[in-house]
Amino acid sequence: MKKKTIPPRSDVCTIPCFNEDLVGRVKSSLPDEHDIRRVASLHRALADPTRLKILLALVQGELCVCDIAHVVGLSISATSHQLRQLRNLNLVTYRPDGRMAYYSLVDGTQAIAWIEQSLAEK
Amino acid sequence: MKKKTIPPRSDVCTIPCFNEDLVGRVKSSLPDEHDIRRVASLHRALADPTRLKILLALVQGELCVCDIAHVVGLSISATSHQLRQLRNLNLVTYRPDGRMAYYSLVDGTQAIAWIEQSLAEK
DNA sequence: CCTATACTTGAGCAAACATCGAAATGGAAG
DNA sequence: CTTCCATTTCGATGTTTGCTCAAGTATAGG
Repeated sequence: MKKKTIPPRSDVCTIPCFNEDLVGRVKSSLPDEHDIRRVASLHRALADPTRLKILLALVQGELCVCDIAHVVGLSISATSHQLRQLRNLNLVTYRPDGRMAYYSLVDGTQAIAWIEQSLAEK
Repeated sequence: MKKKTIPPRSDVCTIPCFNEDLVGRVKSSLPDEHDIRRVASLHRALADPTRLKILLALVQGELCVCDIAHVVGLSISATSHQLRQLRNLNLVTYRPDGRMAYYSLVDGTQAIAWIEQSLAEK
């Protein structure tokens, strides 16, 4: 994607209110790009109603894929896709048992706390 | 959007591992759709590197739009669009002063805490 | 009044993304 | 072997995003 940096030139006269010192200081206070992206993808997992429901369902205890599918109202395949995303971000784990797979929350994950705080707000 | 509910029928014999009682209990433990969506959109705001940078920049104190634009490396217009999203979710406010607009974090917002917790993880 | 500045807004669009189904695959159980 | 639950790959589809451009608002200062 194009990442045009401001207008053509970033001189003071084209961009009057630019406070060079301040901008420099603030800029260098930011974490590096890679970490920021990590945070972004973690929160993107929580930006979807289906995944939120899955996480909230698992608060009640472990569930097999099929039951999760019924809870969220999706097909097994679609549910499995969503579960994979949550697995990749280390939000859930699963325990294979025979032909079934039981999913549960990774303990220590802060995601649930965030969700519950958001729900509590106003 | 199509929201096909499982296969055609949701009988026990088509979906063998379906534990009706459990699913029912878990399902009714979920918050209602509207609240879940609210949580989702709140987290969607944190799912983008640019917006994260803006929020982290404002931790240092209020900034005018132009300076924020320089910090994140975008045009004034693009920056303003992002700021609007953050405003709509009540994550930032602004204080008009003359022709300038100074943005700052809404206090009491938990977003910053979440971001910093995510950054600290692993 | 007029012009410049600082920012906001709406429209439009290309590109990125996400979701889901079909079908192939894995591995356990009978 | 076959059946069953689940995963994965592939791919079509549809949605969302994040941007730019151009126009609009509001304030400051000739």
